[in-house]
This record gives sequence, C-alpha cells and structure tokens, in this order.
Amino acid sequence: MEKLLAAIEPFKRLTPAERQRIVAVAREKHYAKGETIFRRGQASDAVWVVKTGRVHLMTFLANGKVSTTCVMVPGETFCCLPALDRKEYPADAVPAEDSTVIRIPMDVFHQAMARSQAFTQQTLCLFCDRLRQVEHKGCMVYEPAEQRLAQVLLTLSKKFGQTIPLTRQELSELAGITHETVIRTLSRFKERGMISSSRGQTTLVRPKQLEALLEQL
Amino acid sequence: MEKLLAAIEPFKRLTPAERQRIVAVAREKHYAKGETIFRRGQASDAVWVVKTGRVHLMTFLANGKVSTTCVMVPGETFCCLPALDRKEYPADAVPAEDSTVIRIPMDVFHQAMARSQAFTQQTLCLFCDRLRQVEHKGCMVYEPAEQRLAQVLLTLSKKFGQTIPLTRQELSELAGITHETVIRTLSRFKERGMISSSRGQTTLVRPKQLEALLEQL
DNA sequence: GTCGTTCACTGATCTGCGTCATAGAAGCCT
DNA sequence: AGGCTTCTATGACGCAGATCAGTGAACGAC
Repeated sequence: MEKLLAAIEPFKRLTPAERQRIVAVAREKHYAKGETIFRRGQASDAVWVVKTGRVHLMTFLANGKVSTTCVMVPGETFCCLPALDRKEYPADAVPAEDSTVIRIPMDVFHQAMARSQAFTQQTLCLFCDRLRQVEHKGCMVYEPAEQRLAQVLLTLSKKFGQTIPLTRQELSELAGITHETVIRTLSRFKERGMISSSRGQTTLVRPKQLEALLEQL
Repeated sequence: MEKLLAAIEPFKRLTPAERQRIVAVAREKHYAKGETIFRRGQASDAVWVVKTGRVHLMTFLANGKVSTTCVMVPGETFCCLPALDRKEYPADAVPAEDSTVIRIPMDVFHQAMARSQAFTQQTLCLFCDRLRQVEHKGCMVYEPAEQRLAQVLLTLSKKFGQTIPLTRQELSELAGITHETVIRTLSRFKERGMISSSRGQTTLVRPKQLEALLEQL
C-alpha cells in the first residue's frame, strides 16, 4: 500500500514519514461489482483510493434513471470534496467491476493537510480540476447525442487509452442518453471507421475524427 | 468597502487588520449591462465580489447557445476556483444589469489565505458548496423541461426570495431549454396558481407545489 | 453440455421540445 | 408624440431521441 500511495497524487507529495502515518491506519477493502461503497447523503468519514478495478460515482434519480458523474481507475483518489468540507457524500460510489479500494480515515487526511503545504496544494489542484470537468460537462446539455457521446469517449480515452472497457449501458449513463441511442450512434461511428468494438469495450481508431465532431457546428 | 467585506464570507473571517490589507489594494469597478468583466480562458488575476447589481457566469457555446452556470448577487464572491489553482477563468462573467464589483488582486487573496486558517477554511467551504451545486445541476440532464425549470426557480428563490428578477430568456439559459419552452411552462405554472409574473420577474406563489413536482415520478 | 444472465443490436412508434413565424405589450430614446 | 428595442406570448411543424418490443450472441454457473 505504501508503494501505491508513494506513486500517486496527492500522497506522493508527503514525506515517507508523513505517508507512513496514513498507511498505518488506512485499510484495504474489497468490493464485488454492484455492491455499494457509500451512498449519497451519508456523512463522510474517509477518503478513498482505487487500487484495482473501477469505481463509478453515480446518482440514482427519482425517475429510476442513473447518472454517472465520474469513473475512477486505479491510482485515483475520490471524495476529496467531503474531505474538504466534512459534509455528506455527494453521490453513490459503486464498483463497476470487482475492485479493491483503500480507505483512509478523514482525520489522518486532515492531519496530513495541516502538516504539508505541498500535499494541501495538490489536493486542491485535483479538486479544482474536478470542478472544471464538471462545469464543462454541464454545458453538454446543449449538444446533440452524437457530440455528447464523442465527448465522453474522448474523456475516457485519457484514462484508459484507446480501448475503453465500458459497456454501452455505462456509456449511456455518462453521456446522459439511452443505451439504445449509444448503440445506434456507435454503429454509425463504426461504419465511418472511427471506432471498433467488441462486447464490453470500445476502441477509438480515429480519435482525430471524433475531436473534429466536437469542433464543427 | 471595508464595511461590505466585513459583512460577507469569506472576508468576515479575517481580522480587521488583515482585511485592511485587502481593502488597501482592492478597487471598485462599474460595469454596464452586457459588458464583459472577464472571459473564459483568460489568465486569472483577481477574485471578485458583487457590490450591487447581478453578474452571470456563462459559457458561450460553439452553436451560438449560451449556458449560464451561476447568478451572483450582492455580497457574493466569485471565482474562488482560479484563485485556488491560479489557472484560467472557467467562464465569462457578464453583468445582467448595471453592476458594481470589487476587484481583489489574487496575490493579496493568497496572502490572506496563508495568514488565516479560518479564511482558508471558509473559502474552501464556499468552493465545495459550488461543486455540490454544479454536480447536482449535472444530474438535471435527465429531467424534462418542467422539472428543470422548477428546480432553477427554487434554487434562485434561495438567493432572491419569492420574487425572481430574471427574464424568461435568462431563465432559459439557466435551465438549458429554449425561452419559448420557459414561457409555455411558466404559463402552465401560472394556470395552476403556482406562480405569478410580470415583465422581467417571476414570483413563486406556491413553492411547495414546485417542490412536489421534483419529488414525483 | 444446458441454462440463465448480461450485453449488443435493430426496427417501429411516439412525443417533448426545438425551430420558425407572428404579434402584441412594455419600456426607452429623441 | 413616434419609433425602436426588449420581452412576453402562442400556434404550426418537424425531428432527434426516448420508449417499447423482439432477437441473437457472448459469457458464466452448474
């Protein structure tokens, strides 16, 4: 665990001794696909790091629909937000596949921030990036389905590289469209040679063309 | 200006002496409706406080549409985000009516954060609140126009009270729907006795019924 | 192997809302 | 006054995409 934390933001900013204080109380936990790590509205008491697998931050809406706000992959820290203001979790965290996560009690996280200026600064930067992402996503309301999906794919490719291991259903929850529309749109992309796909994954063959879709209009 | 800052977050958290350091270099500026305070993408060099009027944070999209992310009213501080990570402004700031704002150079803002733990903490809280709002707004993509508009009205009523001084056009930019749809939807709300309205303003007569709209489904 | 489940795909409606057009009312300027 | 702009309002039309329905392929469990 020390090795993992030493390699990722924001924990790499700590001295080994400071990091050790965290390692001493952090606990590794395993969750099966579809379990719930925490729910929206619960009081926050920890910061989380994905070690293996994939965790989605999602909101279940009144009309039965699901909105996924973020996909967290190994090495990513999630829920800095409640860590900063100590308020409740803003979304549900659900492993999209069997996942191992590290749970860091909030108190030691705060102690680390109090001790290390660099650690605090980096935590804030991660946090700011997140807000910028979310704000950008908010503007997507106005784009048609095709552009929304292209945007989602390009964003995911920054995390996963060319091959994105999400189902059409999961993509639909990210893009805010139905999974049927995702399928139809991806079929068109495939006809145009922009992507290839197999069960549970999509590969961007011509990312440039997808980017071009966003520019136009 | 000292009097205003002493009354609002996060500046009220400073000691009078610390606050005076800010007042010494802050400048009051007046902008007419429709001018631009700053644009998205510009390097950020200041934090802003609304003194009078109303400032919208908005994004102009490629297809000519406009998305308003936030309405700032007197006493509110905006652009803590670039203040934290020193990156570029994430949106345009445009006065929706003639407005007076206070411009606080970013350096003194940072100095204040370095000096006062309470000030930093409060700045972070404001920031977290903003992220929670934006995340919540992101989920709205899935709601039909009626619910989106109801949500927008209820959110605005927290700032303005029962009477919301925005035009239909401005409401449409906040809700992510056309102004025609806003007009039609508000007409229905009016028929049902939930609101009343006149040119440039909408009054929530039965806010409970609007809230009920959000619960159902 | 068989069964059950998940995922991918396709076609056939249906509809909310965007788009376009038009018109009147309210407010501001000279 | 008159003219101009902004805001509100309403109707007609069309379409993107949601909804509903059905099929088949891939995968895991036993």
